Amino acid sequence: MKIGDLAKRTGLSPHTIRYYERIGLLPFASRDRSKQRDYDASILTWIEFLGRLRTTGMPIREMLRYAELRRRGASTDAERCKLLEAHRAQVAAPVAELQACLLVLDTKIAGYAGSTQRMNDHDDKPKRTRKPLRPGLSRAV
Amino acid sequence: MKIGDLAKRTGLSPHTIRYYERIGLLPFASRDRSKQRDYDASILTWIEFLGRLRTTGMPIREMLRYAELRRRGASTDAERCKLLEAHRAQVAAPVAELQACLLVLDTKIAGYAGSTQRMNDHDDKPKRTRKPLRPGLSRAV
DNA sequence: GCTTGACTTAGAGTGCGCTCTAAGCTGTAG
DNA sequence: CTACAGCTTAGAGCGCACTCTAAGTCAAGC
Repeated sequence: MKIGDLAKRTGLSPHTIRYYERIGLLPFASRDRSKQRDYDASILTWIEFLGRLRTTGMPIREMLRYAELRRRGASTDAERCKLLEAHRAQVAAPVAELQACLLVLDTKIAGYAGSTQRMNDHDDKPKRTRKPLRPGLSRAV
Repeated sequence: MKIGDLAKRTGLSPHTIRYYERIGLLPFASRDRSKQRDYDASILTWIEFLGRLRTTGMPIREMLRYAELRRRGASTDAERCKLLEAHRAQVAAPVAELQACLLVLDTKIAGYAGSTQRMNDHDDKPKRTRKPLRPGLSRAV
């Protein structure tokens, strides 16, 4: 697989893929006879995992640390585990905070909707019903 | 209230407060005889609200838009409401995604914890327990 | 042979949200 | 009077994570 194909599959740009390789986040890819990167499908799993770390806001230098532990093999399992646990904790807190902010936002929106509705009472547009919200998210935090 | 006091109360730095005023996120503060900013406690409410917008990742230019509508008075209520509703939607999605990522992270951690424990228990090298993993993995990245 | 287009590299540039600097002024304490 | 903290301004600088540029190579298709 060439870099362009990989880019399409992962949603990263070729630029970004090369950048990740440069900084060591992706392993040095084997090159074909014309020096172009040639990827094995197995890289997809790793990139996907990196994507999750990124989505959860892990800074690149920490991903690098994880990547290096991974290169060093199974003996680093415990440390990698610790790293992920720490990261998990660092994600959970903001998530909880965001949820709290969403509630405040909802209150504010309800306030605006209320006064707007009073203003427009007779041209009754079915205002977006701001649902009770929060189905099953007690899980997180 | 002087800028330093306000800084302490809000957790922003004086630099940041001045920066916010400069770009129009905070109203131009009245100055005392020696040209120093003198704040009224009412500013706290606004800053607190800005903090929530920031926490939820609203870019500054959108806060500016909101701030300007607010300056223009009650006639902009409907528009402000729309803005907040749009923002709410833009926050809710990432939150859901983060929660999904947390679940994946938990699975991964459980895997590491499991193999580490096996290592410690029987010292039988679990090599790479390349777990089945990948549940739904929806177009991430 | 020539064109095309995707690739190669090192390194510069971008956008965001601050964060700090420099140079100077003011009010109060000792 | 002097020292000092804390304020003023415009503008430069920073860290992050890309994102793009320039100049060049290569293989395939016409």
